[in-house]
Amino acid sequence: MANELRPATAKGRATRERIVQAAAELVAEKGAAGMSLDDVRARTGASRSQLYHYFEDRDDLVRAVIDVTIDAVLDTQGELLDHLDSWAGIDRWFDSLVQHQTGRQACGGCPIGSLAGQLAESDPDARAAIAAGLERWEGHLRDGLTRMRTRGKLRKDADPVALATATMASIQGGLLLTQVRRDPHQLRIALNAARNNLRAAAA
Amino acid sequence: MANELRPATAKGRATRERIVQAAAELVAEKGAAGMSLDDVRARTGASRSQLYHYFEDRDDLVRAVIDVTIDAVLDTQGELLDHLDSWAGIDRWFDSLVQHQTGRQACGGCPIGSLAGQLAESDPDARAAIAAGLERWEGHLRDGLTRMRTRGKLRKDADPVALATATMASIQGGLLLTQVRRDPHQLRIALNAARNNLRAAAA
DNA sequence: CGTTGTTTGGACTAGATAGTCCAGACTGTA
DNA sequence: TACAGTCTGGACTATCTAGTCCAAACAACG
Repeated sequence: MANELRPATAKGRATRERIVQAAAELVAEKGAAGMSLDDVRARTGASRSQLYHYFEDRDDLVRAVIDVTIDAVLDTQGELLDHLDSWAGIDRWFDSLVQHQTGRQACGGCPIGSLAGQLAESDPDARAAIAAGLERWEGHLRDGLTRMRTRGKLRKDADPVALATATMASIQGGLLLTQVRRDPHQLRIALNAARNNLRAAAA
Repeated sequence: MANELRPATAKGRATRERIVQAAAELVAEKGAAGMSLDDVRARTGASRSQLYHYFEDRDDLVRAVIDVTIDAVLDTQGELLDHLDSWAGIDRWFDSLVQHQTGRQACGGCPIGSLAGQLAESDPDARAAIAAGLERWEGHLRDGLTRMRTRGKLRKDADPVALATATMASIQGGLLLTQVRRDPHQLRIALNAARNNLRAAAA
């Protein structure tokens, strides 16, 4: 058979996994355009053939990096995302976001947001994939807020869609300011404002 | 004399200007890492010597692009930034930001924010320059809000620093969502929330 | 054991890119 | 006009990068 994109054996899957992981790290460190296949080779010990055995070309690898990055971001937040239907749950979520930035010394910003800034204009497919990732993320909050409204914790005329979007904007903007200023408090300020905005819709 | 960084003649200044402008356009189009010196040469008709006559190296040119980009963003907003000391002035500012995104079909996001995502981690000097630019920007709002507090339009215990930061986060995040989703309405939603947050501090 | 398909090593090509160098053109001034 | 400093053209190098290709190693299975 010709070059399969999906590995057929466990060994192959492991190799592909190693490659994507290393590529994702490199993209996080040096930006999408800054990651070279030789970097990936060096970090994984993989040969050139392996890269082209598991990926059509460089762009294909970058697409895989986007997917794995989105999954990683959502995984990191874990089940916090399933409890965004109470003020306490939302507060815990915000706290964990700030704490996470403090832990990494305000470096890196939002992995998804960073990819967005780098790829949105130059690669339409990447933009769509990133949009889908943000959508998944925002969806958790939107669902939580909708449940809160149903339970009477939010006013009947509150708009969960807009509230979730505005909150997401505060998160992304807060992370950007945190990254640029190397100060996690920037995110805290943004999230406090987001919280006020949500509270203003409380029943 | 050896290679001067600052041009000595009017002709030299014009050439340098042409180069920086073209480089800034290319960075906006293809990202900082995607701009090549050959691109710049092609677009300006400049020779290799000219590039290295007016700039130490590629990084030096990128730094110049950052400066010129920041100036362009602030210039575009013009005197709107001088009247952020009234609700009407703030509304006009927000409206113009949304309108600007509508005009460019939600493409490009915030030029400064995009540069931040691309360079913050890999180039400390660039990060500092971008931070300074955002600071200039945010400073206009901070000053306006401070004047409003002095005039009794904001509560005495309102915090212009935090309010300005939270607003900036909404702007940046709103622009990012607008860019990724190709929908200027995303910014509108974020700015409406920012406006609510400011209004909550009204006297 | 032999066959078949998967995985791997690594040489090779072609093109892009940053940066160097030197000689010549231009320009203002004595 | 002669000179000094500024600006420009373009050849050249060294390096990096994506992508191709072929043969060999490996693994499962009849």
